[in-house]
Amino acid sequence: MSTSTDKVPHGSAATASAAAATSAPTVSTPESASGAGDIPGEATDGIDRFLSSNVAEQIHFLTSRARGRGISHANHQLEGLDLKVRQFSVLSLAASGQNPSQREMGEFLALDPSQIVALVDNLEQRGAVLRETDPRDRRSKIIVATEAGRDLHARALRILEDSEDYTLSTLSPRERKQLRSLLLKIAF
Amino acid sequence: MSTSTDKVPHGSAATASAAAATSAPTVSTPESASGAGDIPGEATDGIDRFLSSNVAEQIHFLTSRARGRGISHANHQLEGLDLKVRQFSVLSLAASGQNPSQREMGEFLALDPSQIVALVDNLEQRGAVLRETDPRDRRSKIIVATEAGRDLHARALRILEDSEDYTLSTLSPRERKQLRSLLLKIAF
DNA sequence: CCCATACCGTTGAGAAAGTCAATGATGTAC
DNA sequence: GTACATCATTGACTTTCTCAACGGTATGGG
Repeated sequence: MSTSTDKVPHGSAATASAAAATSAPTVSTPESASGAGDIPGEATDGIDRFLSSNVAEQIHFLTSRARGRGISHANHQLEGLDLKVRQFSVLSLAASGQNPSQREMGEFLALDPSQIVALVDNLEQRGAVLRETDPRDRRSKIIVATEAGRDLHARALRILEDSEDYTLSTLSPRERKQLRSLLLKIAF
Repeated sequence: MSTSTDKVPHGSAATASAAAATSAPTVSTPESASGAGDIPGEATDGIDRFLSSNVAEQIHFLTSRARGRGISHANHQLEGLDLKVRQFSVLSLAASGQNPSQREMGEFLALDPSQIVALVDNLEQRGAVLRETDPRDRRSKIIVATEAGRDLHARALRILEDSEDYTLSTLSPRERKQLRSLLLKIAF
């Protein structure tokens, strides 16, 4: 259902985590080279066989792939609102009631200040947020969501909750909580 | 130690996972607005206060931030080898002994075929991999690592293991295993 | 055998995202 | 008041992403 444009074919739970303790210092030499015509009828096509590769153990690979899949789906679902998760994150901070400055947004979202400028520009032009000069420091701008902005945020949030539910569909509620907790620990 | 160019300041374990069950359908309205001059000596600057925001619950935000931090550090550590995690992932598949085609690489790494071309071009030019036409399908090219390529891969792998150890330093061995397992489940 | 169709790698172009340096306005410390 | 730091902004540049097209190759049906 939905869009499903992604390339990932089936689901494949992937056993993983088994054998191969922590490190395999010596690179495995290609044992029998080709390994081609050996088993005739065997379908050797699945990409799951690369799960035994070193890269599949890499946290970078895992986070990248998980992120790519999730964001791709989420952005697709948000198309109706003409919004992207990137803009949502800024809007969400603006609607948080925490009165964030652009600098703080950039630091929290790990985005360059110049990127924040562009994102706030966009949201400001569509009337979702306002730039208010901080009276205590006239250099910084406090970004606050407008009525329309909060409305947009609420609608996007609902969509994103559904999207996350899809992205995390293979995880139990307990696992989802664990994942969030673990990611939070390494994200800061 | 090492480079540490990133923007993230301290460590801040972040308690998280506490309260706020699963969903808060209604968007929280800014209760007392400013909350500024209330407590005089209190430093209200920390960005940790945004952890209560909706965006901090988003799996997209968490994976993006975790990924950004990890990859940034890893790329920095790999500078000595003039390599990036992106290239490493291709090299790793080439050195896996699984004889991957470019199409398979792209599918597994969730990269566009055109990006694989560029990455393989790069690795081929520096003599790390070879393009071998698949005798069973002359359209596809099997990418195999050369001796020098396997050597480069081994060295990069050691560096990346250290980098991961740094990135995951706030997690116990058990938690690291959990995280990998959970990410793997949602990455495919 | 010939043909239509699908697939693989490659190229090219353009959008999106990330990185970095410089600047004007403002704040802070001396 | 002067020197220095900080914030938002702009601009340039690189990297990454996305998409469409094209030649060479495979596959299946007539």
